[in-house]
Amino acid sequence: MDINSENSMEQSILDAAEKLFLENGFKSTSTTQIAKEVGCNQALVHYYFRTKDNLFNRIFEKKFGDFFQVIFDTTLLEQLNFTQKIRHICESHFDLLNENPKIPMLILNELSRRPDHIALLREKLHVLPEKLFEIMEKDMQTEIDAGRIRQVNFMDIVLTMVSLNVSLFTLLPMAAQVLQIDENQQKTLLAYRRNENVEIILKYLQP
Amino acid sequence: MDINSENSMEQSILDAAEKLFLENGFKSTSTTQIAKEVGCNQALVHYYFRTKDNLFNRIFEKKFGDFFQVIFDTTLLEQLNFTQKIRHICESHFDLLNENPKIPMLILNELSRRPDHIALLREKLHVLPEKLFEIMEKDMQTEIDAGRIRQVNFMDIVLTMVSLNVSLFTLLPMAAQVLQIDENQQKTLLAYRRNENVEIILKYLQP
DNA sequence: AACCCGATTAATAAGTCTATTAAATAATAA
DNA sequence: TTATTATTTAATAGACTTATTAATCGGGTT
Repeated sequence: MDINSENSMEQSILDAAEKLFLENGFKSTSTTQIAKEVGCNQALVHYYFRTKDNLFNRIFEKKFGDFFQVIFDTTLLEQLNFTQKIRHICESHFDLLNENPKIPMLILNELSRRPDHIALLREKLHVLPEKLFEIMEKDMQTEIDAGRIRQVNFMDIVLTMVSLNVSLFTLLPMAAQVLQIDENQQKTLLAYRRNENVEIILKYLQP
Repeated sequence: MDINSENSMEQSILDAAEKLFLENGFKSTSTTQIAKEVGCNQALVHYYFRTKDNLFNRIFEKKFGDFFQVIFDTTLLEQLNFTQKIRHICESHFDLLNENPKIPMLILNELSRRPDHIALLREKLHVLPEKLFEIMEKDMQTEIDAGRIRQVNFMDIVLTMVSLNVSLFTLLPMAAQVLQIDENQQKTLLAYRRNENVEIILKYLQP
């Protein structure tokens, strides 16, 4: 049944660890908990990954890499006009977060508390976004010259977009609990804001 | 020298604990660390506050209360016109965060990981913002009727404002490290974004 | 069968953490 | 002064953590 049954336990541990790390963070997750979640002996976690740090880094780097890979993917971008490009980038970013709603908090926490991970991020961010920035900055200059948008840096758009999108998945769950908003209302609100965030950025760009 | 020297040790512990909790969060801060920071015996932390939870809650509730008190203060608001009101609310919010840049992460973390604190937040948020919402929603209706702004909920503005401002203090330190932006550049960028965030909201409101 | 070897477990060392207790010290009152 | 009370410390119990070690299990090979 399993193509690689040798890997199944290793993968189970990775899955359980990912779940728990995302839920409770690095410090609050113990290898004992992970083992219990998997249903195996605690020593097995160390047998496969030696240390808790190794296990965490393995997951973190994977998630992290996939995450930025998707964000900075430009393959579908070329054929769109400027407004469509903005919409596509912003909505792709939203959708990615929607599929990984707990990633931002993990990244924010572990990156602020464990500066050694910064190197990893710097590495990713030095190579990946170059293409995207190149395309967008060229495009924006054309729009600016034609008087169709204001004089703004693409970096400002990125910051605005990330702020608006990420906050939806960090602040909203909290707000929902406080204001007693149920699951369905939350989904409706998210769908509404997915579009609204694009509008905010487009309005912001108007001359 | 001290008016209440009896309190000075208690206060020292509170100060050290606040610093460490803000820096490292609840779980990653030990009473032993707090004592070391103060320069006293570890048992003393428990003598004054009995449990680490008590100590944390004391700090959390205080910080928390002050925080929302300031945000929802409406005393200076009455005499301003609509645009000025928006600007005042947004810039006050920014300034408050600027003085307490680590509060958002603490609140986000502890609130998402310890749902018992939600009750506290709900309590605060049920009483405090009523006045503000009352003023603003009335004002906005006037503006909408006069065709000066679009049909938007004040809640949308609040969400946008909080997203933009909070993210500056959560995402930017990370981004600064990655992009090797120094202190001065960061300050410049913050000052720039303080105003830009207001502009984003005002543009968003344009019909 | 005996053997091998990777996977798994039980046991445990060594360390940290919270919280308590009893003893020591400082401050105050009689 | 002495008695009383408050503050501070040293010591430690008990729970939990990470990581290691040696023993066991089970399937495949010879």
